[in-house]
Amino acid sequence: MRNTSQRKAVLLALGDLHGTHPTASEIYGAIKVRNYQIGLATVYRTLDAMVERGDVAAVRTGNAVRYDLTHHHHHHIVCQNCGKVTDVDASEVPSELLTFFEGETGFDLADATIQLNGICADCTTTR
Amino acid sequence: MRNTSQRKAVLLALGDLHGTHPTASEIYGAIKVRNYQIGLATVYRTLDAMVERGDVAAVRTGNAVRYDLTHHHHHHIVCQNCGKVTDVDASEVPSELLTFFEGETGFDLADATIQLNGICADCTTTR
DNA sequence: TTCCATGCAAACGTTTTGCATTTCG
DNA sequence: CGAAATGCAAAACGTTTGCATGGAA
Repeated sequence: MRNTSQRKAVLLALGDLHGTHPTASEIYGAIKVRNYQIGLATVYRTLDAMVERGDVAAVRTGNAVRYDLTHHHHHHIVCQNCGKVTDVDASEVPSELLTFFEGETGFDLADATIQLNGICADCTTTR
Repeated sequence: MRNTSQRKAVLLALGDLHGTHPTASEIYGAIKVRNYQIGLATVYRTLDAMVERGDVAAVRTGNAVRYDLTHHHHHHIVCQNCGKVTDVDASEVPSELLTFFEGETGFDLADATIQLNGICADCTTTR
């Protein structure tokens, strides 16, 4: 993987937007705003490569995929009402949990990502 | 909600395909194969209504949404390699699990669906 | 008779791809 | 120099929507 200016720009944008779980379009927008030259296809290709390498985590929400730098292994919890994505640190999750699911399903969950779909506190109080 | 022939056809297809977690297109195909008259848009609209009513569960995998009759509340575990979706009965999931995540995130997870992304047994042995 | 449901086709937003061109190593 | 990465535009894909028509209640 070459160290191109576009690759740097994507990493920079991911850093800027870290915690906001941006979509490919949002990352593209953040890069263009800085007057960096990049194409949307390159954003997708770069993100795919980063996900492949494990540098970036991808979560699929409603209609688009959201990306995030994987500083540490974490899980995602998605609000089914507003779409907000919240992180839960993997180290905080009891290990018996994964063991339970592994026994139940035969899956290898060593590096599994749990995605919980619920209703966030904001949406619970607003309704 | 009216009891139309298309609605019956969708239910029939969901019964036939139960356990296979079909996409809207697959449901559409199963209906057309029987020479029933239906449009793809109707399949989507009908499935949406059923999900809204809680009769059908939707899981988003790679690129498409997969549907399943909700005979009982269950969770989904998706193989990141082959895309296979496996069910885990909700009643078998320790309740402390949801409680843990609720405390951690402030989400309301009363009826939450857990989606685990891992590598299934087949794919583990084949690699 | 009244609306809700339907079919069709067009629109939509996201993601992928073909191909000529650039650029890193 | 050669392989890999890029930009652009077009295409692909799943899904939604507008609107005229049909059918359940």
